[in-house]
Amino acid sequence: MSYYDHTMTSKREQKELTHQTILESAARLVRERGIAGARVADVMGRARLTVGGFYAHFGSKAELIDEALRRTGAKLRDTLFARLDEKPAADRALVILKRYLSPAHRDLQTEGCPLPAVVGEIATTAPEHGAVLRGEVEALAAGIGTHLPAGTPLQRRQLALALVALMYGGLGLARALRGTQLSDEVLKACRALGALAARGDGRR
Amino acid sequence: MSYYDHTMTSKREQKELTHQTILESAARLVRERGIAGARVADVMGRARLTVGGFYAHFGSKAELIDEALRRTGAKLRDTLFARLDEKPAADRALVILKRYLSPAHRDLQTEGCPLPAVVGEIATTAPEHGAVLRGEVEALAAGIGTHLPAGTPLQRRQLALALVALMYGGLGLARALRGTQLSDEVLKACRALGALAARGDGRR
DNA sequence: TGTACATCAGTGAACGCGCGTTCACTGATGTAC
DNA sequence: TGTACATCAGTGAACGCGCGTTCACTGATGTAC
Repeated sequence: MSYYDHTMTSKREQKELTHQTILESAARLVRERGIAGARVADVMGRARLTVGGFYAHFGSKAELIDEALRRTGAKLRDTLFARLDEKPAADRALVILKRYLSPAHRDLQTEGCPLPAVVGEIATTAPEHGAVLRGEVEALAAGIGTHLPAGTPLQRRQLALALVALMYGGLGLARALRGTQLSDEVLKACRALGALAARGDGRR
Repeated sequence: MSYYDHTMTSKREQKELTHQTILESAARLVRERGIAGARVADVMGRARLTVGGFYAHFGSKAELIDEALRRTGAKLRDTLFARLDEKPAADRALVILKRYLSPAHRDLQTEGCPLPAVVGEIATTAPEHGAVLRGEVEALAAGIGTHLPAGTPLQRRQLALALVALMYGGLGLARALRGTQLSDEVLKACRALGALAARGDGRR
């Protein structure tokens, strides 16, 4: 034990660092190409490592994907809910909508929401990730619920869940339609619908 | 030519029949398992044929998928917009929402909307299907737009596009979360949000 | 401090398997006379 | 109508390739004395 204290980066510190690098690499690749598209060899390659070493860090690809999804979800929520206290309470939900349903979020795929790249696959090829998805949806909805203004036309949790679906659906379509005018239209339309429901004081 | 008139099913009639059978099989499998999950051998197997014969009917798997998606989209619209003239004009959009965002539609996956199974993959693995997706989204939005009541809070096309995203998003999440209570909640929440926006006469 | 051994993160090649696609073949249907 | 040949939808096996996973190895780091 005492040995580790005065080495700069010990062997196990180095391993933990590598572990994080692989995770980060996977998190990017999953968002860019989906679960099936994030090949283990590519993930390792982007982390400047070779395939063989992978199984010293993760038990299986599925394990990696789970960890990567959780990490990505947490990061997304950080970004989405950042600095909301600077905004008036009535606007906060709209700010979240605008951040999520923005062309920038659509285009910067390596950094954004993993749901569009992943939800379809979970339903079919990888049902074992279902629990992670449930957790992420709940966490996202809970976060949004917190920032919903009072006097909204739907109940808090219900509206939050519907907004998650609208956001996910809008971003997913917009990404699949990238490069077309329709893509921008979809984003804008979803923002408008979301705003309609997320504005405080019942009718405005 | 004259020969074909008095044979019950001529060779080429038979081939056309088989072609349709394969398409139908693919249409089901794609909705159930997505594009990658709809293996050529499985598609043929479900049509009671062997793999080898496939390429006498389609130039490639991508071609099959395109055709299957278009067919499925048209069928969905038929179902979604059926017998709407029996309903009062103000209710028609709500009926569409209810049909699409129903537990039955979520569960009967071989017969329903192909978007949830397919959109994520189009963005990543198979960008060549983008044009088909655009066509299907436009057709669906146009159909919904037709049935929107007057005096809706958003412009017709804009609301229709947002509803498509909400429907797709809600159904996609609900399918991925199948078997959980959250799945039903998402469907219900989306119906509520949709109803809020699709109700006629501005505010009610 | 120096030396001899142990550990283990990362390498690179191989293994199996599944998939899309190709291809030589066959037997029923169609054509020609 | 009957017979001999041609066509071609469908078969079944093979081909290549890409992927997740395994494994013998290596060399730098850590440990013991």
